[in-house]
Amino acid sequence: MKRILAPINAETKRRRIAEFERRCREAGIPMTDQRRIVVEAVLDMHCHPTADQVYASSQVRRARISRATVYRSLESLVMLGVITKACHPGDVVRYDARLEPHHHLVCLECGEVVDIADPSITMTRLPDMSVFGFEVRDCRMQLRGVCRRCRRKEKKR
Amino acid sequence: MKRILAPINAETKRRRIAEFERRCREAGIPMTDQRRIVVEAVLDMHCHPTADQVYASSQVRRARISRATVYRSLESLVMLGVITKACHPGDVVRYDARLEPHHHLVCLECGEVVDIADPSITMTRLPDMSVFGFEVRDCRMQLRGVCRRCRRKEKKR
DNA sequence: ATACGTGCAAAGCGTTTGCATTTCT
DNA sequence: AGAAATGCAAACGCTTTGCACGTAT
Repeated sequence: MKRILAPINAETKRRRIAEFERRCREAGIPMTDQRRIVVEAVLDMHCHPTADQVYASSQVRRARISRATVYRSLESLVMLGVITKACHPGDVVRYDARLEPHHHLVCLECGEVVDIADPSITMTRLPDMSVFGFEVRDCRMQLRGVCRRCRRKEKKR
Repeated sequence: MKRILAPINAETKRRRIAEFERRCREAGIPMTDQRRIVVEAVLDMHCHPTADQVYASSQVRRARISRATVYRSLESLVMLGVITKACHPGDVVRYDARLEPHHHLVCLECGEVVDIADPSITMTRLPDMSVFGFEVRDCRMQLRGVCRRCRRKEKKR
């Protein structure tokens, strides 16, 4: 059952925010309005937003936060392990709020990345890379190719 | 048999350069000294060089080429399908000269990416994603975690 | 009270681009 | 000869940083 992953639902969102608050307390990092704005925004946006997209989304909500703080907050979220940096082919940093195992369809033309679930390519156990002194924390399949929209464009030419 | 992939050997390099020249001819793109400099440099550098690293390497060889041309040549190599853009977590574009199937160990601390071969996680057939209108061209496993060097640093703290 | 976070604007850095000149086919 | 690539320098866009001020613990 391949499927494109739906946005993070309300319940998961609540749980993730609680998790974030817990980690802040553990790390002795103060909970500020701004950090809350950023976590909420990231969890609401599906598919690997850039820092600027997170900022734009916070502006739509009329939240009081500056662009610099968005960048700083995102970095602290990564440090706390609440989100990760997504591996993209482009030159802009993108973030991934989805921590559960999933895979990526990467379009080599437009750079778009889509989250998918496909048990047939999901590993039940993380491969052991200790031979290389490497500790594996997660494992994603990157399926690179051309998306529907870009294939249409190619045909027109 | 997991193993870290060795640099591209002399024979493969010759073959890849010939391939590049053929594709240039087909596409009606002139073969210039500069483009030759860039292909050679990329094939000699293992592990996902940035445009600037390619430029630096060309300077070491005392080749006559400007930084802008390195950027432009790399893009044309990607367009011709001679190399691909690597999917990295960072904010700098990195290129991948290795076209044969392989996988990546990505360090979430330092961003380093290592090419590995591991038949146990190599798929003999590309998964079918046509349900999504997506045409898969290649498929890589991304094993994300912490490398030996960064684990040492963490322990010290 | 103090350490840390924030906002603003400026700096930094990788990358792209306009234009005159050179080089390839 | 004509089209395309190159080099240079300036422009551009994303990200980081220094500093004065505000806020959480």
